[in-house]
Amino acid sequence: MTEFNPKLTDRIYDPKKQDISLFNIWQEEKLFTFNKNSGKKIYCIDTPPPYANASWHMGGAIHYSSIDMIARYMRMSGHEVLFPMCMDRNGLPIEVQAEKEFKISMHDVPREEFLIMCKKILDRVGDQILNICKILGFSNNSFVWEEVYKTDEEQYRALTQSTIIKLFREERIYEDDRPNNYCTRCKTTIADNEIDYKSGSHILYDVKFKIKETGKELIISTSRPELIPAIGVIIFNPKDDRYKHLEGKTAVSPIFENEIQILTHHYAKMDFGTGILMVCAYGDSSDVQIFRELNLQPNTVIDTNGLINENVPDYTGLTVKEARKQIANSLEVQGYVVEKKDAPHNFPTCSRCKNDVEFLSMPEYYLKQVEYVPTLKEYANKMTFFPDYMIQVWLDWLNTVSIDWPISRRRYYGTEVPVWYCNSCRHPNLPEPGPYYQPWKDEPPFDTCEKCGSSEGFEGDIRTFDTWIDSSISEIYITLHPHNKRDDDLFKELNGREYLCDMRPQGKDIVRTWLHYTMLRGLLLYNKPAFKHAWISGHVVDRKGEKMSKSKGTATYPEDMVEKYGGDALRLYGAIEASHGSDIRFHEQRLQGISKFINKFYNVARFVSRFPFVTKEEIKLQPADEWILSELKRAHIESIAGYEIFDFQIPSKIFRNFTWEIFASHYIELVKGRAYNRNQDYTEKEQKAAWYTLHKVLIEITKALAPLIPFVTDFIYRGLYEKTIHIESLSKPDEIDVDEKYRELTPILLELNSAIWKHKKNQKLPLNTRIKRAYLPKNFSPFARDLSSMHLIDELVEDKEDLKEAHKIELKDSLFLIEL
RNA sequence: GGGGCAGUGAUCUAGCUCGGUUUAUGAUACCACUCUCACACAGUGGAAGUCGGUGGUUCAAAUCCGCCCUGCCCCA
Repeated sequence: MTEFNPKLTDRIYDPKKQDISLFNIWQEEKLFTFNKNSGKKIYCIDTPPPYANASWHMGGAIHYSSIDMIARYMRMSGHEVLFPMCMDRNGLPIEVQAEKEFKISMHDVPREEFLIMCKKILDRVGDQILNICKILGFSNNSFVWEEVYKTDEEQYRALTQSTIIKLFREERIYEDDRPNNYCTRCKTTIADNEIDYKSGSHILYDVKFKIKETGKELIISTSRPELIPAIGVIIFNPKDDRYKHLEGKTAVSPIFENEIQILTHHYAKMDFGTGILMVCAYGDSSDVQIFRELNLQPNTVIDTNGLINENVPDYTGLTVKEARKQIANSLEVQGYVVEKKDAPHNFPTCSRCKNDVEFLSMPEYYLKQVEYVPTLKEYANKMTFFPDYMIQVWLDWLNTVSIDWPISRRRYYGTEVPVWYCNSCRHPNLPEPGPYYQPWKDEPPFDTCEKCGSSEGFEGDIRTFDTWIDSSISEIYITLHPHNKRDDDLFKELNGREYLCDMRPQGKDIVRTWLHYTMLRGLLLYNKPAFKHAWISGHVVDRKGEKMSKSKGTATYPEDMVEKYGGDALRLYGAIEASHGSDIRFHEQRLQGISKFINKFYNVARFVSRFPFVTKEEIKLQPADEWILSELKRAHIESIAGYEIFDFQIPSKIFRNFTWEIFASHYIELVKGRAYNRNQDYTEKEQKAAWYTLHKVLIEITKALAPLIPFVTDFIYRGLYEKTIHIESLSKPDEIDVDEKYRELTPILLELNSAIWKHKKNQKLPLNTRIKRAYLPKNFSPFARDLSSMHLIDELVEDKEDLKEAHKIELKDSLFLIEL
């Protein structure tokens, strides 16, 4: 008798033993290296450069796993995939991290030294992230550190500057003086998301103003009397009848005696203070908004050092707090204060130094975007969003864009603004695009001012750009510098298309930034959409649905989970847990459940590995074989449909169910007897048909799962067929050539098997109890022999009457009788 | 305050576009029994929800409409 020893010997798949060695083999074999000359259609994925200030929690791991599935699917559907590995290293978070770790303030150390501190952290965290990429089996083109592109490397920043110089020259960038959040201690403009709100209380003064036209008094509540000289307008709510008679009148401020217009504005809350309030340059963000809305000229009173400026002569040079104290005091002494009381307040503070944030007008550079909104809307409709409803997130944003993009920052770790100002006329001089410029330390690349001809020297701009200025050309960088090798030919070829890059995968929270700005830059630089596809994913949150947070202890780390369950399990969990676009609530228990499927699948393969691989010519397919092949075909078609919209929940669920509940539980049980053929009950062709079908189905399952769980699928494929699964192509649905006539029997077949198991169970009999004789309803006759062998039926009878002591097993629309 | 998304057994999820064919799908966990020749990281069986709340449309609603509540994301 033939011994059917499995080619896969281990009883379980041990990811700890196999995963990393498989990953190393992939690297040695250079399986995923980008080869532009392969002749295949190129598909470019604009990998989101992970921000390298802190390693990933589950969110990063699962997000990037899904992106890897996009790459693997496209590769297996016949594309040459450009899928770089990269690191985002510019911007504020790394500066904050460096200040924290080295216990310094950015302004207290030389700029050069500070940059080195940042780099140290970036390199360390970058390694940690790359390690996670490896244990999760990512298929990026290269993990060689030199080929991993970094947004702070010289040629990246040089490209950023070149594109900016071009935009400067086209007058799409201009300088303007507008209010921004400003930290007077850190000496920089800061973004809204760099503000922490600190709750506390402040004193609310009810101050007497005079109405010019009537001479009557008006009481206004304010917590910031030092801003009285900076009032731009006084407002009350349009619904507030108490002040209706004041609309259009003029108020006169106490002490400073400025005349101020009184208007209605919905922002004024009737129940706050006296319901009528002063709008100053600038007390808070709504002041800024109202100034902008009403187009008021600001009379600012605070300078960049946080001191009162020369616009308020008697108080010039005082700190804001000191001025507030003195002015409040004068008001009280002169009898202008009607009442003062404590009131709760949320103070905006700098997230880094906790100093109060002021709103100051600073000259900053702006990139035009408002006038391009209509074109961007057209682009939105030309692109395909996955899932499709995510287009709305961007369209909503486009509808709210009302100001141009402020792009300069008073920060260190970023791409420098490549501008030198003439010492004579202050004209900004731009260098030639190409090299990387650091105006804060480099000599200017010209001797005379292009405007006034002076040769009195230049002063370099000390600012950097908003990091989105770097990020928003990533798709141009990867097609021009694939893996850090400049390739103008490839760039030219790719940009002959109607879009710059095929795929932008990213999270839904940065649609208004990364996607929006990249589309804007693509429009400005190349006059076409940056992407054909945008794939937008949800978040990974904790089990309560809240953001994972290190400080709350709700963060989970991928290294720990991979250690326990393996890289494949974590990947598949991420794919299967939620439909594309919705958030995932991380549950370790459910991940554990997924890891069991990996092992089940491995064992299915292990069973199949007992039997030789045979060709279609050697066999005669039996009804059961045709049945499982038709189920396979159906699963395959539905799975491909899911892959085509990059929703990996669909193939995951379909093939988990097919593998476990159909193939393993029913088909394998059905053909075990035939495959072993221990008693020679079957012809060789019938036996080999079982072998053929087992392999055929296994191969298709393995291919379908390969983009999702690349380790175990490759382990199986190499073990059985001595080659890697990862350069195979997914079959076309009609390559599974089968008559689907038996597929309609699936429900009753599953029902019959279940009914027999249940009957034995109810009779308290082990499942391997033999059935002496049975009467099988006619529609099962194609499977009669395989069913007999599966359920250990000794004899099938034609006539029900032949059965003594028959047990009735009721099926939905027939009756199955057995004699034990 | 505005916009978007969501709310189905202990947990997660399908169904909802086109209301009836569902006595609501599947999974995890749970309980019981079984080590049956690929797998105890297994098998079989069981228990468990009336579909966020409320009102309406309809012969009929998880599925359509109104209002409310809750969570998340973005913006102000």
